[in-house]
Parts: sequence; C-alpha cells; structure tokens
Amino acid sequence: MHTKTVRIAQLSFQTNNERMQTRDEKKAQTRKSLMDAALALTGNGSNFSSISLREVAKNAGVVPTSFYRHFTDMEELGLNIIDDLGLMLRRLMRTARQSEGYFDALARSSVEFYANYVCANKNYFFFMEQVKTGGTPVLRKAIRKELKYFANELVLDVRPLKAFAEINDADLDILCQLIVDTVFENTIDLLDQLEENPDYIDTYTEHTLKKLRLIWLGAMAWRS
Amino acid sequence: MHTKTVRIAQLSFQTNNERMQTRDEKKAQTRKSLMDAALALTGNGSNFSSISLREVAKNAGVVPTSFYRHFTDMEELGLNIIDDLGLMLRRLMRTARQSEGYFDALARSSVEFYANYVCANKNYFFFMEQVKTGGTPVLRKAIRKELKYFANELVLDVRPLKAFAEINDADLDILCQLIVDTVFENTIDLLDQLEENPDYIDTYTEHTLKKLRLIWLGAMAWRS
DNA sequence: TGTACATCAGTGAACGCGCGTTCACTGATGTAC
DNA sequence: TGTACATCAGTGAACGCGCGTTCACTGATGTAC
Repeated sequence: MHTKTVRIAQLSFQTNNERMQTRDEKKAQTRKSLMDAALALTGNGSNFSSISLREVAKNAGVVPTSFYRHFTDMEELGLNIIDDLGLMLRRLMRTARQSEGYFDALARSSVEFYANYVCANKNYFFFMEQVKTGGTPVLRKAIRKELKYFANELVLDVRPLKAFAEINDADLDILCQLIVDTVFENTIDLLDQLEENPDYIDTYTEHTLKKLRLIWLGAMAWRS
Repeated sequence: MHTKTVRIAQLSFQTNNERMQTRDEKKAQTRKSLMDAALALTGNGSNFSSISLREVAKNAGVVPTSFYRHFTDMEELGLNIIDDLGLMLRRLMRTARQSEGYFDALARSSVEFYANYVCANKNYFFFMEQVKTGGTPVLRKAIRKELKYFANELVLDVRPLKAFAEINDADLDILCQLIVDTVFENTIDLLDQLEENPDYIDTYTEHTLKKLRLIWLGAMAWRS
C-alpha cells in the first residue's frame, strides 16, 4: 500500500531519479551491489579468496540467503567481475587506439591514460592483481585469458608498423605479451604507493615509459 | 621410561639417522613442519590468506595450540617463509653468478637453472607468486623487498659491462627491475602448466630468453 | 655419577563466533483474462 | 480497467562445523649441586 503511494508520487514527478523499477531492474541492481561489495572489500585490503559470502551480502545490504538468487558461490561472482573487467579493458583499449602519433607521444598518452584509468577504478585493479596469481585456478585462468586477449589486440595494432617488419608472428606475440605484462606488472605498486603518495602516478608513468622504450628499441633491433 | 630406552639404543647404534635430538632441535623441527605444511597447502591450490592455523597444525602433525609456541599468527609464519625464500634466492643468484660466457650462453644457462630451481621448489614459488600481489600489505612489501634485493645485485653484476656504458645509474636500476620482473612474471604460468604438460619448461625457457634478448638489444641501443 | 628441581614444547578441553547452506515464508511485481 | 493467480527476489530462523584463542596440564629435557 505504502509503496503504491510512492509509485504514484514518483510517476507524477518524473524528474525524481529514484523512479519506479521493474523487478528485473531491481534484481540487476542487487546483483551489482553484491559485486561492488566484493570489490570494495578486496580494494580495502582483504583477499578475495578469504572474503565470506556473508560479508559480501552484509556490505551489499542484503540477507546472506539472497546471495544465492544471483550466484552459486563466490567463485561465480568472481568470474562475473572478471567479465566486467574484460569489457572495461576492451573499452580502454578502444579509446587508446584512437590516439595518434609516433612511439613516444603514443606511448606516453597511452600509459598516462592507463594510469588514470587504474586510479579511477582502483578496486577492479586490486582485484585483478590479486586474482591473477592468487585466485583459484579457474579465476587465474580467466584473468589471464583477458590479458591474452589484450596482447592479441596489440599484435593486430602493431603488425603493420614498419619497425616490426623483421619480426615474425610468433615473436611478435611474445613481444606484445612482454609489453602487456610490463604495463600490468607494476600496477599493484601504483595502487599501494598511491595511498600515501599521490605523486607516485608520475613516477609510475616515467618508469613504465622507460621500460616500454627499452623494449621498443630492442624490437627495432630484433631479427627473427 | 620407554623414551629413555630408545635413547640408549640409539646412542649405541649411531648410524641410525633418527638419533636423539635436543629440545631445541626438536622445536626447530616442529617449526619447520609448520612452515612446510603451510607451503604444501599453498602449493596444493589453497590460498595462503585463507589457510587456517588449525589446518596448518593438523598437516604438521601437531595440536593447534602448539602453533603459538612458534608463531604469533599466520602472518608471522608467512614472514618467516619469506625469509627462507630470500636465503634461497641469494644462494640461487650466487650459483648463477659463477657461470661465464657472453649474453646468449649466460642468459640461457641462468634461465635454465632458474626454471629447474623453480620446479624443484614449487611450493616456495607458488607461495611467492601468490603473496607478491595477493598477500596482506605487510607480506606483499616483504616479498617485494626480496625482489628488489635481487634486482640490486643484478645491477652490481651488470654495471661494469661495456654494453651498458651509455646507461646512467637510475636507468640501469629500471632495466634490472624489468629483467627481474620478466623472469618472475611468468613463473606462475610455468607452475600451472607444468602440472599437465611437463615439456612446458622448455617453452617457458625459450619465451623468457626471447624476452631477455629483446630487453638486451634495447639496452645496447639505449642512451641515457 | 645421582638427585632434586626448573623449564617449556606439546596436549586436550572448552569458549564463543562467523561461516555456508537449508528451508519454509512473505509480499511486491508481473501476467492472463 | 479490474480481478485473480503465478512468479520469484528477498527474508529470517535454524543447522552443524571449523575457526582462533584461553587455560591448566603433562612429562621429557635441561640444569645445578
């Protein structure tokens, strides 16, 4: 009865952004709350593999049994976070691709963009770093599949460049894997250091750029 | 009474390798059992941060309360494992240093040696990979300190080489960090893949060598 | 060497707690007529 | 449009279990004389 009143009120004031939701929308929202709660706990220093279903439910503002309406267990929730992460990374890459310029300008703008993106989505990247080597085998494999996808896209971008004419396909794969690994490798440092020293983002950017430049120079000298 | 009999028996047959132990030796042995139990659980697919003190004690063949005679909690046990790991890595490096030859021969023998060492000490490296990004902040920091030490030693080895004459000290630090990261980065892949495909050690070695060669070529072209 | 006492690694019972999971339920939302 | 029924996201009580930690203890090892 009370809810019905609210509904009518909100329909008449459509500017109100807490507008009526369908059952499906509400469900999707709870699901998101659960995933966000898990990410928040992970980003707050807990380890994903030792977070309890009950903690997640509590932080999502929902009773523990509700969890099962959305996921069979924490691993499935983790896999869904990884799916989201994959989408984010693809969007990230698409944006970076629109940049233009030679190596230095291109690399700098990409790394800066990445570093800012990491800072804006800390929890996701804490989760990723943690699960990449510390999750269950299933989760580890899922994360690495995403990174592999990332590396493969990079291959496509980089294959046509004259600088890499002397590198065969297999070696180019390895090169791109090295580049992706190098960028992701120190992300956990960035996240850790940032807590106490906000300027670390610049150090991270400069160090990463030097590493990429080094790899780039190596690639130009490479003969498969 | 029974124990005393055993003692006399063992003193008379000194070839028996279960010879009498002092209280301190016994304590040290239990301590090692606890650390080994934690490592075994970690290497067996569990996450260090979700292993319970009781599990560790059980696997060490000791009552849970005994744990406290050796460590205040699991984090302290973890720090002690990291200390051991540090010793191992230093010993590993000392051996690798005795090798001779130019880049290709030197790098190959070092990487092969490392890969074999990893296979022979799987549990330690599973632990390291897991804790490096997934442990508590204290444990993460401890692991990274060890890797930093490793990189610093590498700087000392590499500084005198003519190939690096054009690289300043700060850049050489970054270079060595990149090398160390690259070698450790894919160790978790090696460990994971090895379970089902024992030949993966060769793939790992070849890929890592190509990456190092790439970095090497880059370093030779580098001008600080 | 033998005795009497101190030390302390390991024991086992007990505690309160949060865990994952089950179950029958409620009541708002959705659907058919 | 209004009514009657179906669906199903979220509830709340209950369960048995393993957890970390406390405590008083045991008895072999170590030490002083």
